[in-house]
Amino acid sequence: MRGVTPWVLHVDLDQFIAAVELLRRPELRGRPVVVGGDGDPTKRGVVSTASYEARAFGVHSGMPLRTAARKCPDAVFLAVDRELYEAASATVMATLHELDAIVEVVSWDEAFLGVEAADPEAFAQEIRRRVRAATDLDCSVGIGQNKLQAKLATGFAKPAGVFRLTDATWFAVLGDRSTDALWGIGAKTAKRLSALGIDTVRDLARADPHVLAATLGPTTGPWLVALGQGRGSSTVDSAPYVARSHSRETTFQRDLEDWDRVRAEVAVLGRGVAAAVGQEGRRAVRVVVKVRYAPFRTSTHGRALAAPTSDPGVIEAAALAALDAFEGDRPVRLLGVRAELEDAGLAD
DNA sequence: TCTGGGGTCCTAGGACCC
DNA sequence: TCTGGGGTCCTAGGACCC
Repeated sequence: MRGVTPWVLHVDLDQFIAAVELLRRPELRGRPVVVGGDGDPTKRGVVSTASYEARAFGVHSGMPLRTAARKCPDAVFLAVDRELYEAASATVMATLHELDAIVEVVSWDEAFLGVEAADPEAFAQEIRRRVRAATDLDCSVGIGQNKLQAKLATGFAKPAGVFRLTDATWFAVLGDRSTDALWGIGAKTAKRLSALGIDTVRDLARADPHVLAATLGPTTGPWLVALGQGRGSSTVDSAPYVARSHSRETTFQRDLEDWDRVRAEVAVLGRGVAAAVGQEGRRAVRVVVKVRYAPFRTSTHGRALAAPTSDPGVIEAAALAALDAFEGDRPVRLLGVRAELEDAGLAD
């Protein structure tokens, strides 16, 4: 199902990964909990999710675990357990699918719902009630006239609340905020906009799309102005997600100095990617290798395949051929292999 | 602040073709 | 031989999101 409805709702689970961990370790409730890496904060890795108690110490997603341990030495550090979160996510999404709505799953802990309801706040509270009843997890719900508004509304709804953001309230709520408050604008783009004299959402809404097109690209420029105006797609699509690529990557605890070891690791990653491609019944058309050298410089090189395939031997060989384009004279911090997939539906 | 892993989309430059 | 103007495809890099 796919369509435009009067209301778009965005459902986002509160501190999802940490909350799921607390369900099986209730004794940790009320304590600062940090989930990330293998749970050892002395190793290379970053925070996946911090509980609200840990966030009070300045710990947040994406922060290096070592930094988190320094900011909050008393935090409990837990290893990431993907399967546990996938199972919890499946229950949440099944609950959403029971509602009278078009459901578009965005990630483990987020979904858009297209609804016809006359009272969207009541619908949102019903969502929260049902998710809590099914999983013991809290979520927040943003209500908007399109996905952008709904997504941003959720930020104001948290924790465990509901918030409505529409054309009528857009500038009152967001007009004076900096541009990186918007979904799709990060630190880099905010800085480039600032250099053009565009600092707030209101500034961006008033900017000339042609000027931004000349500076930031023909598609990106006009899209940014639309973002500032609170405009965006309202189409909610329940079609199952179809991946465009699959990848595997590893950051080594100690940088690799030996190129034979690098080749061996790329072969392993290539096989892993091939398994993911084959498991989905798809075929790869291109293989790309990523090398992150110490300290942190990253480059990529790829190889087009002669014909679409899921053959692990062919994908591994393509990865090793792509690796030959790199200079093997510097320590390697990370290796990655990505397979770009043939368009879905073309494979037999 | 010594910076994961899995993804998506856009841009720019060069190759190639007519 | 001193050489235009498109269009399209491929590749590497970059930005962003969860």
